[in-house]
Amino acid sequence: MTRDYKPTVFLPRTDFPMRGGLPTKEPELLKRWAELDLFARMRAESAGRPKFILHDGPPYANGNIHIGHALNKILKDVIVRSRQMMGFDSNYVPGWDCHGLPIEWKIEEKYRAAGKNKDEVPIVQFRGECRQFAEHWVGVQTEEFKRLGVEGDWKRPYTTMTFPAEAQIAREIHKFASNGGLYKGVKPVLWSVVEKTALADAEVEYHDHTSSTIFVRFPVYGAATPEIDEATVVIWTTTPWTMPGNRAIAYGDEIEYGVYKVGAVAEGSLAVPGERLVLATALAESVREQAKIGSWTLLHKFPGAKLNGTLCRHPLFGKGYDFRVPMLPGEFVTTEAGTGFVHIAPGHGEDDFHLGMAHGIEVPRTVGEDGSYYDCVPLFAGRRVYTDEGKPGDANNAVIAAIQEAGGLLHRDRLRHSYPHSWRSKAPLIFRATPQWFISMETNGLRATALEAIGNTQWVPPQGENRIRSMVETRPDWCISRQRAWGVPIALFVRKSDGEILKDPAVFERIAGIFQTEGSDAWFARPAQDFLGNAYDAADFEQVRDIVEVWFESGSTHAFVLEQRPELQWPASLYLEGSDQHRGWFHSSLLESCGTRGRAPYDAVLTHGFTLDEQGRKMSKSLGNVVAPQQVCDQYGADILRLWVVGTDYTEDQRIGPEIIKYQADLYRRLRNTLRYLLGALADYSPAERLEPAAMPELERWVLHRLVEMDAHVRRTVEAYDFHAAFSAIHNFCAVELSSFYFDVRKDSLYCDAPGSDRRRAVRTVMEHLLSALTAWLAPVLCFTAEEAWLQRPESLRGEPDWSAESVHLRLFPGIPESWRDDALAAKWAGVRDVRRVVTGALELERASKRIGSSLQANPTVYVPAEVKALLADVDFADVCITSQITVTEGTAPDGAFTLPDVAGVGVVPGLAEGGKCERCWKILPEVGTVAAHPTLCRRCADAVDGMPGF
RNA sequence: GGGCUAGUAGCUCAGUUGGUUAGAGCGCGCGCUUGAUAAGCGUGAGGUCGGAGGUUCAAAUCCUCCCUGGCCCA
Repeated sequence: MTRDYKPTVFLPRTDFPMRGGLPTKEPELLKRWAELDLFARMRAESAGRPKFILHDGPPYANGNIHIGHALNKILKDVIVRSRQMMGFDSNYVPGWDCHGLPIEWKIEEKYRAAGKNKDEVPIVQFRGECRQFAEHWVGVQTEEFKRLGVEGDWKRPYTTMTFPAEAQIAREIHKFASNGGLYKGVKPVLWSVVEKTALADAEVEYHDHTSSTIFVRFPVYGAATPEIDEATVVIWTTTPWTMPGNRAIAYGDEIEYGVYKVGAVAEGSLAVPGERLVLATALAESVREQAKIGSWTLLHKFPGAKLNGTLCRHPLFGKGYDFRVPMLPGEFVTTEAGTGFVHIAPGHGEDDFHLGMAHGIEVPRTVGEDGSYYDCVPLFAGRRVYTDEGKPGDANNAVIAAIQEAGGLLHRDRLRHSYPHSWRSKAPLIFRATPQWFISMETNGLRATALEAIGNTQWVPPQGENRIRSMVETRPDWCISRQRAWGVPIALFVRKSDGEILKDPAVFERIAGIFQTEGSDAWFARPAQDFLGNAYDAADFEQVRDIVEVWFESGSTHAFVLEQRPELQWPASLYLEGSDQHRGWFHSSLLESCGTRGRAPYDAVLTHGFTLDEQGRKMSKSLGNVVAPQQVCDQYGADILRLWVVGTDYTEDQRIGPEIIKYQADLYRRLRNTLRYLLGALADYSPAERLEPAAMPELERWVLHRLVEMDAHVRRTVEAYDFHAAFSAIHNFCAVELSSFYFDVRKDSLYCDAPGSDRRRAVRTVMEHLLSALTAWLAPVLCFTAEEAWLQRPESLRGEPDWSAESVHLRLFPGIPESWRDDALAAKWAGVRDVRRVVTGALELERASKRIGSSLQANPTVYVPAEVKALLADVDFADVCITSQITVTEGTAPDGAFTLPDVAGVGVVPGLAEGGKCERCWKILPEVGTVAAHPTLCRRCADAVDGMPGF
């Protein structure tokens, strides 16, 4: 009679499903963590350990999160979690940037839609609406970040708009005021004469506009090179009204210039025969034609660099404009239009301003709010650049006439070109010098301090250091003022009598104190006297109404978060953001902290690149290539997105799209199934089964050795933030060493050996270690799946020291004993696997010829050199090759034997296993049939079955 | 236009100070298994290393130029 032995086979059993169903499973786990109050438990668990503080760079609270946010937050989470599991107290407090123009903008839009003007709304009410708006998005983004599995202090995040934050930001400004780093200067901004206000870039539209253009001579006054003696340098401008503000001329170092002696001139030309004009070679001919010069002679040619040091005279010299105008090199000078010389009015242009600042030239203020020249402007006081209606005023013509009268005008014309306009009134704009607040890069040696701090910071990847260093080396003073409503005011008083900042610590204290309890709205809501106290009279002071730019606020997060929360520490262990933040948050935090505390607020800075689509293009709605994190979570699960984060080289730009996500999903399946197989193999496992390594077969000891190596590799790469290396190693380990080798070989033992056999106990002991290590190593990345697997661990283990944690996230990376390392064994087994490859290669040919199907049908003969024979002496090589039988023979393989080019001296001759097929383990062995009680089983299986109660 | 940076198989990445037929995993084709089964195993085919010059006995690796991207400035 035949018996059904299948129930005696120990097939894997587990409730851990093959497919994750992550989109529904993940929210369940989130709920579990919330009920567990996992974050608080983690904090309690790690209390007293050394701290690792990743300080969150605040995202802007004005919309749903996109893939860039997801990358950033997941990367942070992986780092925070892995440091926690490596033995740190790794607290993470998320934050938000809440002030600033984009939000102000949204609220203004709302008013516009309702036909109202922002200026009709009381400022405190307006700010209240901005606050509400930001609060709303903080809530939305919190939920979106949590859905990604990001763990942190979500109940107590920081924002830049809490009252204590606003108070501290004010204190930081006061520090710069007190130490003299803060000063009032002027800077050109785009200004609307019609609205009498400065405009932000976002408020500017470009339309065609017709401008008066002029070519103007600047007589050389002190030539640095003899070629230009007695010549005039010719500039071209489309804004003649800026000529009173001229203080320099820019040339291009690399541009070639020539000196031209005018010969004949046509009628109506303003050129004078015999005069010498300096022009860029590339533009000379065009100028000659426009100025109606019939002929001229080229006297000299030279590169712009030779002009360095030359002085000219202002064209209205002797008429109130007795300026010596230096010639300066400007990288922005081109030969696309004009003369190759750019007239520099530091109060009327960005380039002009920066060039002037760089050479210590003061910024003249010539034009007032209404677009008219100030009274102090010679010849032109009161003339208008634009009228209240935005029409051209009388300034241009007055200036042109004066220059012509002074003999400076070479030519005038008109030009239609793209020109900035106000998006509200549609009126043309001007660049106008306005009073602004600056933090000096030099006064307190801020630049030097910052550069030193850069050198003392670890930059990951190291290229980041160059990037920020070159910016800090060349940046101008930091303009921190904005003429806006939604932000922290630059809470200062300026004494009317002398224009000095009031630096009374008591007043500063009072301001910060009021902000602390009432928020910075108080600056606009309370009378100035409330802040000044009794020692001063508000009438003697001007209250500064500007707000501070948001980069100063976020640059101060270290002050109101790291320094003020006892669970954190200053400086941060790490700042981590996209590489654009070299100019942004890394930069402003560095300057703020160096200016107030003398060092960077971070020990290390890590940057990641930008996320592009599968073809490496920018994501955009119009291209239709946007990947939304919410959609990936709904379709695949957050763990897939998290796997993507560590699966790419984040230091460069990453790509994402349907194919790449599918690739990550495939990798995920392999990891998940490895966990599943381990859980299934450990069904009903108990600690009593454990075996010491010394009692284990070599194959098991080889796996333990690999665990030691993997442990070292994982710790080293995770420490270096090289998650890609860690994860490709883990994946390879699971796929190549476990699944396709170790698990495959040991299936027979696991399924068929008697439960009490040493071999099977060794297998299961090793699998316990594997499950422990893999769930821990995967937890920082696959935070959901690792937890799901952890919750399925064998019941009997839960009282054991390494297995008692209620959540995988309350664990540490397990300590893998160094004593498991066995390099000699590893070398030996590398050789064993080489020979195995020859065998499997030979079997493949047999299979192709239909002589065998399963490898258990084979009994190959393996010809090996003596040293290999010795290697295999104590190895059960049939098990290793998953054949029923195998013959290993020392000697040269016969002709026709199967060989592999890279495994020298090994040849395999196929053969068929002889005997009957064991009905239980499916091996073909001669012994089958020799056990009377179980005529269809091999001896091992017969013994195993006999040992089972009820069988 | 400037600063920083990238371009190795369909995809994600390795490739040590230049040195044998450029590697891995995944995917793909074929086969096996049907006791990890919407899984597992084996095996095979894929690359003129962005392009063009140059240095060298030897270049994916060094130099120059170009092309195509990205971030930040102008």
